[in-house]
Amino acid sequence: MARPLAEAIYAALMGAYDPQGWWPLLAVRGVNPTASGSLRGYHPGDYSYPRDDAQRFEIAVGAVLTQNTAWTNVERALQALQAREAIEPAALLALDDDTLETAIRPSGYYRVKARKLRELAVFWQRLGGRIPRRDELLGIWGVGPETADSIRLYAFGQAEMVVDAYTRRILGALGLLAERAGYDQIKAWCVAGLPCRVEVYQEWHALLVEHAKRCHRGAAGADPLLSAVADPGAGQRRRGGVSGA
DNA sequence: AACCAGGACGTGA
DNA sequence: TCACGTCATGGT
Repeated sequence: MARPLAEAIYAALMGAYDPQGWWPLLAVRGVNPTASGSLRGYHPGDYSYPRDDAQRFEIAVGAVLTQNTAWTNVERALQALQAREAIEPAALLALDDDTLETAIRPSGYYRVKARKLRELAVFWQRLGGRIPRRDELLGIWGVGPETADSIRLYAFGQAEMVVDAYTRRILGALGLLAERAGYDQIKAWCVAGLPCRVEVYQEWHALLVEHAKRCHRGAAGADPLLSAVADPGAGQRRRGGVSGA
């Protein structure tokens, strides 16, 4: 039985970029502000985060704020919220609309996202410290498939595959996805080809994002790193042709 | 100066 | 179901 393609892609990405240490946390940035790997709150190789409910909620808030938005913009919003000690459900709900919107303005869509954060905070209060099911998260106004899966995977350490625009772009460019493939289909493809381990799911998603940022900006050119992996014959053919068994 | 960022919702067909 | 418009700031 052949090794799943996703596993080969994972190995290539890991070999090229090393562990990414997602999800970034403000506390990690504060604890380890100068270490190169943790410079922005990332904690590569350390899977002991999040360590409390405050960090879990911070991840959920970040997951909402980063919807269709660059993470650098989200960081400003998170810092503004932290300055008001509002990365906590009750405190966030205690902010008036204008204060909340002003704090998260750098992350864009600030009116919609302000409402989304309130919905999230109310949900969190009713959750009572339990691990939310996926369908419960999807029931929150403002939480769709990717955000729900991100919260499950990174905030609660559940083996929930996250699919994002980068995943679709990279796998699509390699010709591995059906043209009409939806979120759940892409998710199923990834799940089928990777070991069901939280660390693997976290790194898979983070590595794809890193790879896309480096190699898939703008017009999709050839993927020098992954094309040989996705088409195993390509490398050998270029090298002069070795017939595989 | 367009174009894009670690999407989701509301609407009409 | 599904395509399309909307939401908005900041970096390239």
